[in-house]
Amino acid sequence: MPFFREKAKQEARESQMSIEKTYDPSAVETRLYERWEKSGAFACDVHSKKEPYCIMLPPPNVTGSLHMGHALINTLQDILIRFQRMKGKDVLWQLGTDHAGISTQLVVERQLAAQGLDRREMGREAFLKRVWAWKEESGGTITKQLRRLGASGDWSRECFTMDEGLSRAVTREFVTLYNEGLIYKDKRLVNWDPKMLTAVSDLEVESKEVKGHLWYFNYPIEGSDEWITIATTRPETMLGDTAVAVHPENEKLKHLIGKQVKLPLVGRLIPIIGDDYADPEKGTGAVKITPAHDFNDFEVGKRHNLPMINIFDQHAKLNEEAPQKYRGLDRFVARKKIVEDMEALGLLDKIEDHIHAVPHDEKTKTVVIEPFLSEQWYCDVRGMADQAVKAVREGKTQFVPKQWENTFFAWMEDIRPWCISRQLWWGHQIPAWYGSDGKVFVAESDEEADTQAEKHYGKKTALTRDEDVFDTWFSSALWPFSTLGWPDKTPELARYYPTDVLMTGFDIIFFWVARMMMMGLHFVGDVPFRKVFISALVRDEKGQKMSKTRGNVIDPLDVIEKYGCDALRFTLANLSTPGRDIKLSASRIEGNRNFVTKLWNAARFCQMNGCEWIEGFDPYKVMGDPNAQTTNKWIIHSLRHEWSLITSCLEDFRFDLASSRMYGFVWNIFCDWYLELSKPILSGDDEKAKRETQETVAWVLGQIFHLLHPVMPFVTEELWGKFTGSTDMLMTRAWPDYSNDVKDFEAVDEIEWLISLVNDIRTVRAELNVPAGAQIPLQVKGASDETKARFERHAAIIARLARLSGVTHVDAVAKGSAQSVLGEATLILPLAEIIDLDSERARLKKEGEKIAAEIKKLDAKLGNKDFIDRAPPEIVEEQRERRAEAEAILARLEAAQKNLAG
RNA sequence: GGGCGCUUAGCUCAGCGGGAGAGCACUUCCUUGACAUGGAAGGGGUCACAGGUUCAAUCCCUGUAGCGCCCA
Repeated sequence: MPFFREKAKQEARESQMSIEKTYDPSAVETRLYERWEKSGAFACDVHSKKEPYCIMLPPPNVTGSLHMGHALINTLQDILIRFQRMKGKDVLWQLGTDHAGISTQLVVERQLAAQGLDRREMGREAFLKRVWAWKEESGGTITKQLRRLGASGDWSRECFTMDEGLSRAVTREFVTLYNEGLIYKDKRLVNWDPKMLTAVSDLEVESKEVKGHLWYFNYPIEGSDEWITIATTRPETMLGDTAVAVHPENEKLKHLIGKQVKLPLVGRLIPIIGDDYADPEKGTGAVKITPAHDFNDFEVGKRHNLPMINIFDQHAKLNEEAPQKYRGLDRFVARKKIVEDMEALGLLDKIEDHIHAVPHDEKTKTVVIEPFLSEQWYCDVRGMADQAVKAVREGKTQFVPKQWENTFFAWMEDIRPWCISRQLWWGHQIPAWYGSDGKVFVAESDEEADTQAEKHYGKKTALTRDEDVFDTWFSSALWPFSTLGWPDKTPELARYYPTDVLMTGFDIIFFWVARMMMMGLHFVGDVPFRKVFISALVRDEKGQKMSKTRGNVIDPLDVIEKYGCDALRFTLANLSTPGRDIKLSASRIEGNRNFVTKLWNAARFCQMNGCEWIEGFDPYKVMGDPNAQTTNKWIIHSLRHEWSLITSCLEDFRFDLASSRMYGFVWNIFCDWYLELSKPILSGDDEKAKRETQETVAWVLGQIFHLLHPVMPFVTEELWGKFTGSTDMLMTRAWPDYSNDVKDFEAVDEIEWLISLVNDIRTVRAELNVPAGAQIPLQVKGASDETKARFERHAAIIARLARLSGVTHVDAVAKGSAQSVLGEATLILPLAEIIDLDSERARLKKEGEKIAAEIKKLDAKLGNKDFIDRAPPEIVEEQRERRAEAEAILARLEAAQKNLAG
C-alpha cells in the first residue's frame, strides 16, 4: 500500500509540473492573477531602498467599462510597470477611478427617466444617494476588467476622485487659487447645455457639420425706404439683435454706418455700426449682432458698448425678452415661426442651403450647445500655462512622440480662462458661501466660512453654499499628487512625485495633461511626470473609429475570452507604432494567439527532452569552452544580442519593435532553428553534448520567459512554473542582465552557413519536386578545409534537416546533377534519375538572371568615378566584395547549366 | 482656412541615405516523435506623383494629389 501511495503522489506531482498538451488561457489567467495579487507583488514599498518608478493610471470613469482604448493604454502601462519591476525598481502603478461628473450624472438621469423620475423632483440629497448607489453597483466593473487584462497595479492604494482625501485636495486647490486671485466669478457667454442645464467648457463642445440654411433678411432702415440685407444661420436670435455691423471700409455699405434699422418683429431701433468683424466678402457684407447669443457678437458688443439682450431661458426656450407671441417656444420652433413671419412681412430676401459647423455636446452629440449669458467661476490659467510651456520647452517633461508637443504648445499659448463651475449635482461642491447681500466667502469648511462671515458682518450670519460643482477636470488635474496624499507632505509624495511616465490618448492632452502640468507646477513645484506617452487610437479593421452607434466596437473582454489575454496584449503592443492609429483585426490577434501556442509547445518539447532549468547556469562557461557545441554558442550569442535590442526598445517605448523582435526570435530563431538543430544532439549518444545542450536549451527558454513576461505575463508565468518547478514568481524575478558582453562571431558564421546550406538544399529539392520523404546523397565540390570540417561537425544535423543519405566530397560533377552554390563550394545533388531536367534548367536560369541583374547594378555603381572617389572607402569595398561573390556564383551557375546541357 | 500625420506586397503594417521586409492571405508539397493554432518551398512591390540635394534617395528637402485627424 505505501508503495502505491508514494507512486500516486509522485505521479500527481509530475502531472502538476508537466506541461499539458494544450494551453487553456482563461483558467490560467484567473488563477495566476489571484496568485500575483495575493502575494503582494503589486504593491509599492515606500520604505524601499530601490529606485522608485511611478505611473499614474489615467482614472477611467467609475461607472464605465473597459474599451479597446483602455485595453491598449493599460497594456502598455503594464508592460512598462512589469519591465521596471523586473529591472529592480520599486514600482508604483497608482490605480483609481474618476467620478466623471457629466457622464455619470447623465447615466443616472437616464435611469431615472426610464422610471419616470426627475432629479429635480427628487432633490439633491436623494439624487446623490442614488448616484452613489450606482457607483457602488457598477464601480467594480472596470477594476475587474483591469484585473482581467493583467494590470499589475497597486490595488491597495486604489483611489476615487471623490474620496475624502482627494476631495480635500480639490478644496485646497480652489481656496488657494482664490486667495491668490486666480479664481473669480464672472458673467459672460459660456457654452450652455440646455438639456443637462449646465455650463460646459470649450473642450466639451464638439463641432458637427450640419446641413442648414442661410436666411437673408431685409432690415428696414429707419427714416428711409431702403433696407439692409443680412444673412444668418440662426434666424431666431434676431430677437436679441442689438446692432447691424458693416466693415468700415466697405465701399458699398459704409455710408449706412450711423443710421439705424428698425428690427422687424420686435420694433426696436438698433444702430448700424462699423466693425472689422463684418467681412465685406462674406454674405451680404452686413451682419446682425446678437451679443448675448454668439461669441463673436459678444466681442463686437463689448467693443461698441451694445446692450446684451438674452432671449433664452436655461432650456433655450424664448423668454420674456422676446415678443409675446414667441415666448415659451423652443429655439427651433421659434426659428421656423420667425422665418414664416419674416416672409409674411416680405422681408425674407432668399434662403440658401448652407453647411456649417454647429456646436454639440460631446457626450451624446445630440444636443445643440447654446452660447448663453451666465455667471460662472473662472480660473485664470494664463500664468500657469506659461510655466507649463516653459517646463516642456526646457525638457523637464518630454512628449513621446515629440510632435505632440506642438499640439500642447498651440493650445497652451492660446489658452482662455477656464470655466470651472458646472450646474450639476454630482461632483465636488464649490466651497464658496454667500451672505444675504451676495458677499462671497471662500473657505475650506463651513466653520471657516462662518468665521469669515462673522468677521465681515460683525455678527453670526447665515450663509448659503454655492450649489454648483467643479468641472471634473478640476479635480483630475490634481491626480498625480492628490493620490499621493497632497496637500499633506506624505512620504509617498516625496518619493514618487514627479512620476516617470504618463500614458494617455491624444484626446485628453488639453483636458487633462495640460491641466496636470499646470497644477503640478503650481502646487508641488515640479512637473507631474517626466515623460508623456501619447498612444495611438484603436480603430476597427476598416480604419473606422470604434463607436457604439457604428456598432463596430470590439470588446476587449470578448477578445480575451476567445484568444487569451496574452494574445490581445501582444497584438496591441505589436501594433502600436508611434504616430499611427491601430487598425485592429481578428486575424492579427489570431496570429498572435498562435504565437502563444508556439511558445507553449516549444516549452513542452524542451521539457519532454530533459531540458531542466538550472538556477545559476552560467552561459559564459559554454561560451568559453572550446569544445562546446557551436549551436549552443550561437544561441547564447543571439539571445544576448536580442536581449539588448528588446531592452532598449522597451526603454524607448517602442513596444511594436520590442514585440516583433520577441516574435521573430522565439519563432524563427529559437523554434525554427535552434530547437531543430538541437534535436539530433538531444536524441544522440554524446552525453556531454547532450547535457550541455539540455542545459543551454533550458537556460535560453528561461530567458525567453523573462524577456516576454512584460508583454505576455500569463503564459510566461505559467510556463515558468511548469518548466522550472520553481516556486518563485516570474513577475518578481530580475530582468536579465548580460553585462558581460559574450560574443562569438565564429559560431554565428558557422551556424549561418549551416542554415544557408539546409535552405539551399531544401530549395533545390522543393523546386525539383524531390519527394519530401526521399533521402538523397549530397556531393560537395571545392569545399575548403574549414567547410569540410563544418560538414563533419554537423553531419547528423545536416542529414536530418536536409534529408540526406550522406555527404561526399568530389572533384567532378556527375552529368545531369542539380547544383547550387554556397560560398566557395558547389553543392551537387546527383539526381539524374529523378529530376526533371527542364525544371532544373529553368531554375538555374532564373537564379543566374537574378545574380546577373545584381552584377549589372553593382557594375554601374563601381563604374561611376564619383562613387569611387566620394563614397566612404568601406562602402566601395563592400560593393566590390559583393560583386566578386556574385561573379563567382554566376560562374558556377553557368557551369552547372553547361553540365546539365551535357 | 490654419496645423499635424499618412501614402511601401492582395490586406494590415515595419524599416531605412548604400543589397526592398514581417504577419495575414495566396500557390505547391508534407500528419517526419513539441506544435496542422504546425513544418518546408514559392509567387507577388517603378516604396503615391513631380522636381531638388547627394557619388548614391523608398528614406532628406520642396511642391502636387489622395486619405485621415486636430483646431477655427
